Amino acid sequence: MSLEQEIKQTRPFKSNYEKALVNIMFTNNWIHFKQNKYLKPFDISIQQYNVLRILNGQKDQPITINEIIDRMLDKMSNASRLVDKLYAKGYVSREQKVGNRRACDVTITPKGISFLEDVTKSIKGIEKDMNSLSEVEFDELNRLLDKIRK
Amino acid sequence: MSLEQEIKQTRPFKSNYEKALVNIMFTNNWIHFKQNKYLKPFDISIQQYNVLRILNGQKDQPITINEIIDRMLDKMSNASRLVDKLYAKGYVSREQKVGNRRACDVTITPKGISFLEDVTKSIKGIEKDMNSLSEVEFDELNRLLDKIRK
DNA sequence: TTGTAATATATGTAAATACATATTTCGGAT
DNA sequence: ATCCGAAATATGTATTTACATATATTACAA
Repeated sequence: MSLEQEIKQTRPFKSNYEKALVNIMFTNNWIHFKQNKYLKPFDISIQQYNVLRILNGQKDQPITINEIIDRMLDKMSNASRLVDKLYAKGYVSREQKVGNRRACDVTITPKGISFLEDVTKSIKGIEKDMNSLSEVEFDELNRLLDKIRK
Repeated sequence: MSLEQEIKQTRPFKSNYEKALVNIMFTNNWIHFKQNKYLKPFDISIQQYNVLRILNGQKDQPITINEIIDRMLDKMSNASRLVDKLYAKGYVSREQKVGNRRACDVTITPKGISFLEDVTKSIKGIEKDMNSLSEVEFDELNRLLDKIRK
């Protein structure tokens, strides 16, 4: 369905620029809603899921809170409290970094890895809801989004 | 800058699909951050701003809470409390609908209209930060985003 | 060494979000 | 008329977000 129909907008957008702005936000909410739906049974928030994925990408290589923030999509979030939550669930370990008592080393635990595998398996469902673009189109979409941020 | 660099991702994405998912979310956060920056001086949240724009689009035609939800980007939000906030600031009026005492008519006030004009003038600044795509490219981006949601 | 700024993280908090649930009113069916 | 389910909005509340600020540690200059 076209964006205009989805948000019941009667008059057309002033420009493609303006529509694109709204379109990105609307599509993001659309994705967010789906992700939430798939994550809900696992009792984990999207932000926590993303942090866990970052840690998983590091394999057994520890990473500091600051490095997590660097890699996060939403830089504003409170990484240390997100790590708290994951720690409470036993999905990550956290210990003082040797040689720098300010920083701390965060690593995903085996429990975290296996949990993430389960979630990832389930969340593949989104892919089925989003298979309308060809590989070439996805590529073009990525090019445009990269370019929009200059 | 490429997405991979922005989020310091060392290994490449598994697919263009997966990158697109992350790219939409990242770009949305990027826009969100900018919008917040421009809205901050006006002491209004993005959601409130969007509701005000919906009401403005109606001109003097009143609209119910349910119709606002229909037109919102984020359907999950609490439209009635957003309207509360705008009402408290004097930007909207709200009265019981004639013929249906459940529903209520919400309209933007002259104060709301003039406030929105000020905000819109300021928020044009984002446009300057986002002028890297041509009209044709914005059009193509819109086509792809519309299509991704089937 | 001592003071000062920078770094890394943690904490406090007001507001917003995501839901669940309640309240009021309306539209039929019986 | 009255009962019942649906509709429209309001309210409750746990969690998350967006910041500001605090704490602790380090680096470095004088």
